[in-house]
Amino acid sequence: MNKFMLIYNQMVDKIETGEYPPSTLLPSENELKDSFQTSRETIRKALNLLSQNGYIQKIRGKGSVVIDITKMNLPVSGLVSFKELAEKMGREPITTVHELSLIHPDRELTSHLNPHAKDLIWKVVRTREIGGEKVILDKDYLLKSAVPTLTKEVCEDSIYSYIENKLGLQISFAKKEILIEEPTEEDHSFLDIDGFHNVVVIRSQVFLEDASLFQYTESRHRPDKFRFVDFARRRPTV
Amino acid sequence: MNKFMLIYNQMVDKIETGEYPPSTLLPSENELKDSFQTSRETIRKALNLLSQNGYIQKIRGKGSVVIDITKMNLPVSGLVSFKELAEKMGREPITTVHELSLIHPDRELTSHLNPHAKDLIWKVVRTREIGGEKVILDKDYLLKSAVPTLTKEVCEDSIYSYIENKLGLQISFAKKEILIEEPTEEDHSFLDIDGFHNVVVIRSQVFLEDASLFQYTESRHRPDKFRFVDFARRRPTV
DNA sequence: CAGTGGTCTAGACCACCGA
DNA sequence: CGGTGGTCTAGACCACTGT
Repeated sequence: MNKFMLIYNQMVDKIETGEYPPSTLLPSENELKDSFQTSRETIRKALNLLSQNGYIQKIRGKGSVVIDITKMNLPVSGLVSFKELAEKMGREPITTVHELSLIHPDRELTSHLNPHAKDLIWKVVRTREIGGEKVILDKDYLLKSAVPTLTKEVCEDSIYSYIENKLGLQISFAKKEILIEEPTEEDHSFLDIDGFHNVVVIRSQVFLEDASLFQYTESRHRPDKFRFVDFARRRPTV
Repeated sequence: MNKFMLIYNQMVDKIETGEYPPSTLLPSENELKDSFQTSRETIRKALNLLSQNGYIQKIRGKGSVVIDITKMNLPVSGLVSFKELAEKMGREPITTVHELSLIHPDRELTSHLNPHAKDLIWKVVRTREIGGEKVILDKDYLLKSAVPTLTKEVCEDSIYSYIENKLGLQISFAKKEILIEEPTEEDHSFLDIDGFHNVVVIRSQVFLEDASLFQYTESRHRPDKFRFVDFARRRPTV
């Protein structure tokens, strides 16, 4: 692990356990540099990570203030798999695989996934059950050229974990779009959605570390179970 | 302007104009260092900004790939005022101020805004009209201690611009939460919402550069006009 | 004024990629 | 093997804050 990452993780711990309480100042960069026996730029990398993730606010001439995260909710934002998310929330999720097949892309899918001429595509349809109700319908499309094999068991567990841990691929970033739509026939047949007039649709393109697009996902949520939190800085942290 | 910011802006231009085309490699950090007559760390700051904002993907041992932004949509994500947003989309927005008053906080508002004992709060209720329809209802609450005066004209233009340009305050970050709710009486009376069964509610806490909370906003959107795009990296850029 | 964070530099070593 | 980006260092100067 990198030095700045170790320092970052230690400081996250100290903030979350209250050793660095909210609204107080962290030790100065020079003090941290000495106590961690490193250079100031390395300390600054760790502090910038803390800043990006909403733990501190740096103020020139004063110091770094610890931000109160009590009501900050969990950082759902970013790129998190359903399983990681459900586990963070302490729920035991149930995933049901309704379809797992290899298809040829139609025109619409081609526009989202940019496959090569004869690429086959994995199509995976799953529902997610929380508290006894099916509230999420996920339709994933993955390039077979990137993910040669895929099984029902993998889809019931976590495709992300399979890709990163078993295949050794690195997922690097995603573009997402969140919209509200009316439920389709498919939503009605797969989800417990009676009495709801809208679904939240999240369309994502997911990219590997070489910037190649390998997955397109449409995730359809019952609106009462949807929640998205976001921490946004107005100016960049460098 | 900082050197790395100048370099960043120039490179954004070159990417957006196609001088650095999608899926090609940028010049290496050493080449950029020479051509911009600077140090490699400064180049790296600019490249990290490009990476954070979805313009490039850095690949160790190879170089920095330009990401295809053609379908990338505008970066709506982050902290952008309604006016900035509408102008980016080329629409002429109409803002109507329905209420501008000073109130004492009730218990719920206190929990969102943490005012001091006798702080008064500006309450601003506005609707946003696009294409002849009222589609957004904004309810803003601002600490009078941070914003001493507020006029109808300012609220019709942009409160953010007033705060940053006239008052000289720096808005630094926001925590947001996006939820789907059923329309209230108030939604029905202020918005053109007949036939819609849900509204998208964005609750935000906005903070100044000294990490002090000064604004709480509830922004209620008609679901058909709501769209949120997001670019998320799985690993930090440092 | 001393102390804080912000920027910039020059140099070093490393892990990784492709020829 | 040379070139790429990733990390780390030590030092310098700056702008800003408080006393």
